[in-house]
Amino acid sequence: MAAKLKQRGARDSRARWKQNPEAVQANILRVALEEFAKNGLSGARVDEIAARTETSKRMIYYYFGDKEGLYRRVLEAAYREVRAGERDLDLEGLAPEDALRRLVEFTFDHHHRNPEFIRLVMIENIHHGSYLKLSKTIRDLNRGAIEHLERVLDRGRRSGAFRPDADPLVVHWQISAFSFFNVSNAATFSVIFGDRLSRPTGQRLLRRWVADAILRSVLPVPDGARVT
Amino acid sequence: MAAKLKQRGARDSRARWKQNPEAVQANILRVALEEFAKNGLSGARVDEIAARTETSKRMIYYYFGDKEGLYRRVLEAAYREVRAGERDLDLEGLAPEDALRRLVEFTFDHHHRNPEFIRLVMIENIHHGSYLKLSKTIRDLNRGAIEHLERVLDRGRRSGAFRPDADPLVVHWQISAFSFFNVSNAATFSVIFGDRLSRPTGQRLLRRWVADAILRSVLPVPDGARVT
Amino acid sequence: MAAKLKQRGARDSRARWKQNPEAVQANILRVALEEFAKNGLSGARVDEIAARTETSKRMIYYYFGDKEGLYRRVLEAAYREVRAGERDLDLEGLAPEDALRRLVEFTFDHHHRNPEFIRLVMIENIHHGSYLKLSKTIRDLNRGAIEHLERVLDRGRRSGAFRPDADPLVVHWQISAFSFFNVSNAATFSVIFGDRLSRPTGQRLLRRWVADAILRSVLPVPDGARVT
Amino acid sequence: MAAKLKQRGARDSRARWKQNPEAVQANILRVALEEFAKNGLSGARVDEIAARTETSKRMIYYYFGDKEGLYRRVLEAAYREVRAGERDLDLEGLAPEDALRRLVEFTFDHHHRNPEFIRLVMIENIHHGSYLKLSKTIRDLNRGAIEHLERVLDRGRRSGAFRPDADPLVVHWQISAFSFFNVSNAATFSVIFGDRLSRPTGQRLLRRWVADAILRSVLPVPDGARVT
DNA sequence: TATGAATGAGGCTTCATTCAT
DNA sequence: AATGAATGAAGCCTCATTCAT
Repeated sequence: MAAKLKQRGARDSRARWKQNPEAVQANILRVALEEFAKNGLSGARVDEIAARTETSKRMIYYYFGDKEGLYRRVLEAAYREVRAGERDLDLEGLAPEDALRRLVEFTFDHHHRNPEFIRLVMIENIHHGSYLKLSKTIRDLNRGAIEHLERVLDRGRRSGAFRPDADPLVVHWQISAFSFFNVSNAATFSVIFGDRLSRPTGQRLLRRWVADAILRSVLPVPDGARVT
Repeated sequence: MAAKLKQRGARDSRARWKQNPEAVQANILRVALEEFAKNGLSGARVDEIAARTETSKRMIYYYFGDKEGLYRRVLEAAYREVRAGERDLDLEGLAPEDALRRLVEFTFDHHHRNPEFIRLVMIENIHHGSYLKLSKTIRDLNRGAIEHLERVLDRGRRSGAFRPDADPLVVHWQISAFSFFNVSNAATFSVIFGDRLSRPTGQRLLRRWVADAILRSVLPVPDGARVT
Repeated sequence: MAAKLKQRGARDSRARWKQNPEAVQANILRVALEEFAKNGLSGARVDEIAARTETSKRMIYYYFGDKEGLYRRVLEAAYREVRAGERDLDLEGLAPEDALRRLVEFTFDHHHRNPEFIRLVMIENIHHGSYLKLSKTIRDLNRGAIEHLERVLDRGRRSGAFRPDADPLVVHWQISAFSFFNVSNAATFSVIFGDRLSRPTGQRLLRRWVADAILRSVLPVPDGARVT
Repeated sequence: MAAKLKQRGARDSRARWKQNPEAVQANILRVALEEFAKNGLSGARVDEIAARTETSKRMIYYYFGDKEGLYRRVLEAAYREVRAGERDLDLEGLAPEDALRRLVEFTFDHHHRNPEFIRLVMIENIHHGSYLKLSKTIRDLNRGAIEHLERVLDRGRRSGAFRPDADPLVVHWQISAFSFFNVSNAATFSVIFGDRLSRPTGQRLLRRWVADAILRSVLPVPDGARVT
C-alpha cells in the first residue's frame, strides 16, 4: 500500500512530462546532445542518457528507434538551433567591408559560444558525415548561409572594394576554418603551445587577426604585387 | 594433412615476428593507428586490431597494458612520424615571402597526405587532449615547429617584408587552422556544399588561396588602409 | 522434438522467476553463498554462479553491480540469517549458570549447523574484514548479541554465582572462539590429529567440555586458589 | 652495445643468487609465503610473486612445477619453521600448573607473532586441508606437539592437581582454539565489537583470562559442584 | 641454469536492445 | 504512453603456463 502510494507520488511529480510527447522528446534530445558531444557516438551510453532524462530508457527507443536514430535527431536539432541563431544578422545596411568583418566576427563568436555543436560536427566528421548525408533538411539549412555571404561579396565586387574573383564558397570555407579550428583544436593546441591564445586576451587578438586576414584576402590585388 | 601444412605455414610465417619485440610492437602500432583513426578510441575494437595483426591479442596487453595505453603509444608514434616528415624543409636559403609560402604549402600538402594523423588529432580533441597531456615527448616535438617559423618571420620583419607585429604563434595557428580544417571537415563540408573544393581542382585553388591569404596577413599595413 | 519439449519446460520453469525481482535476487544470493563459501572471493566464478542459478549472468550484474557487490550482499544476507536463528532463545527464565550453559551449547550447535556461514567469515577475515566494514547493518545486528549475554552475566554477578569481573565481551569472545574454531579448523585438525574429535562422540565430548570450561571461567575465585 | 652492458650489469648485481639453488628457492618461498598469506591460493598471483623475487618467473616453475606445488612447499616450510620455534620450551622442571600455564601463554604469544602462518592455515582450511593431507612430514611434525602436553597432564593427574579425565587432545584443542581465533578472527571481531580486545591492554587481559580458563578446566571437580 | 617473449583459455563486465505488464 | 525487468552478444582484460634462445 505504501509502495503504491510512493509510486503514485513519483508519477505525480513527473506529471508535467507525461502526456506531453514533445516535451519528453525535447528533454531527451537536450540530454543526448550533451552526452554525444561529450563522448562521441560510440562513447555515449544510452543508459547514461536515460538516467539524466526525466523519463525512461524505453521512451528513447519509443521515440527514436535506436541509438543512431537518436544521434541523427540530435544532429538535426543542433544544426537547426545553430542556424536559427544566425538569422537576425543584418548585413544589408553596411558597407561590404564592414559587413564581411561583422560576419566573420559573428561566426567566430558564435562557434566560440557553441562548443557542443562544434564537437558534434567533429564527431560527425569522424563518421565521414554519413549521418548528415541522410538529412536533406540540414543541407538546405546550411546552403542558405552561403547566400548571405554571396550578397555581401557581390556588393563589394561591384564597388571595387573586393577582388573580382572572390569566391563565396572559398571565403565561407576560410571563415569556417578559422572559427571552427579555434574551438575544435583548442585542447591539443593548448597542450602543445600553452594557452596564451585560449585566454580572453588571446581570443581577442585572434578574432581581430582573423577578421583582418579574411578581409585582406578578398581585397583587390595591388598593381605589381608579388603576392596575389 | 592440409591442416597440418597450413599450421606449419602459419608457424613459419609468424617466425619472422617472434622474438622480435620491436617488430611486433611496430606491427601492432600500425594496425592500431588505422583502427583508432577509423573508429575513435571507444569505437575501436581490440579484437579487431588483434585480428589484423601478425600477432595475438594477448601481446597487445603484454606490450601496451590496456587499450588506452595502446592509444597513447599510437598517438605518440603518429606525432613523431609526422614531425619527422617536416625536418628536411630548407627555408633558410629563400626570401622570407617565398619561405613562408613554401611552409604553408608544405603544411597544407602534408596534412592532406596524412588524414589518419588528422583524424587521430580530432579524436584526441574529442577527449580534451587528455592523453596528449601525458606525453612530454610530444609537446617537445611540436614546439620545435614554431622555431622554424619564428626564424622566417624574423628575417621578414627585419627586411621590412613583414609587419613588425607578426606573431609566430598566431601565424602557425592560421596555417594549422586552414591545413587541418581542410582535411578534418572535408566530409561535412562536402555533404553540405558539394565536393567542388574537395576535388583536385578545388584543392589546388584552395591551396593557392590559403597561401596568399596567410602571406597577405603578415604584410605591412599600407598607408591609410582601412584594413589593418 | 524432445529438445522442443525441454525448451518449453525450461521456459515454463523459469516463468516463476520472471518479473519477480526478490525471488531472482534470493535465488542468486543462495547460489552465490554456496560458491563463495566453497571457493572464496577470488576463487568463486561468476559464470559458475550464473550457471547454477535459475536466471542469467546478466542479472547478477543488473542487481549486484559486480562480483564484489554480490559478495557483500551475500555476506550481509548470511549474517542476517544467522542472527535471525538466535532470536527465540529464551534465557530470562533460567538460573544464570543454566542460561550461560544453554547459550554456549546453542552457539556451539549453531555454528556446527552453519558451516557455510563460518567459511564466509573465514574468507572475510582473509580479506581483513574490509567488506564487513562497509556494512553498518551487520555491525548493528551483531552488537545485539552481546546484550543477551550481558543480562545473563549481570544476574549471575548479583547472585554471587559469577565473579564480579566477568566481562561480557571476553566471555562472548571465548564462546565464539570455541564454537568457531570447532568448525573452521576441523579440516586441518583432523588431518594432523585424526578425526576423533570430529566424529559425533567427539563433538558431544567437546560440547560438554567447552560449556564446562566457560562456566568454570566465570565462577568466583575460591579462597586461597592458585588459579584465579 | 649499451644495452648489452646494461644486461651484464644487471646480471652481475644479482650474482650472489645465481648458481645457488637453495638460496633461490628460499627466496621464492619467502616471497610466496607473503603472497599466499595475503591473498589466498587463488588470490595470489604468480607474476606478483616472481616480480618481488630476486629471480624470474621461469625459476618458480623450474623448482616448484606449478602454482599448487609452490603453495604446498610454502605450507610445509611454514609448519616446519613454526614448530622449530617451539622446541626449546622446557616444561619438565616446572610444577604441572605452571607448566601448563606456560604452554598456554607461549602458544598464545607464538600465534600472535606469526599471523602469516595463521593465515596460511586459515587458507588451508578453506581448501579442506587437502594440501596438508599430501604432506606426511607436516603430520608427523605436529603430532609431537601433543606429547609435550601429555607429559605435563600426566604429571598433574598423578599429583592430584589435574582431574583424571583431562584429555591431552581436548586440552590442546582448547589452547589452539583460543590462540588461533585470537589472530584469525581479529579483523571481523574488531569491526563488529570494536578493537578493545585487540589493543595491547586487551591482549594482556585476554592472555591472562585464557590461561586461567584452561587451567580451571583441568582442575579436579570440587565436591558437590554443579559445574563439572 | 636462466630469461624475455609469447600464449590459449577463461575471467569479469558492459552494451544496446527487447519483453511483460 | 509508459516502465522495471530481462537479455544475448560482445567487450576488455588477466591468468597460469610454455617457448625459443
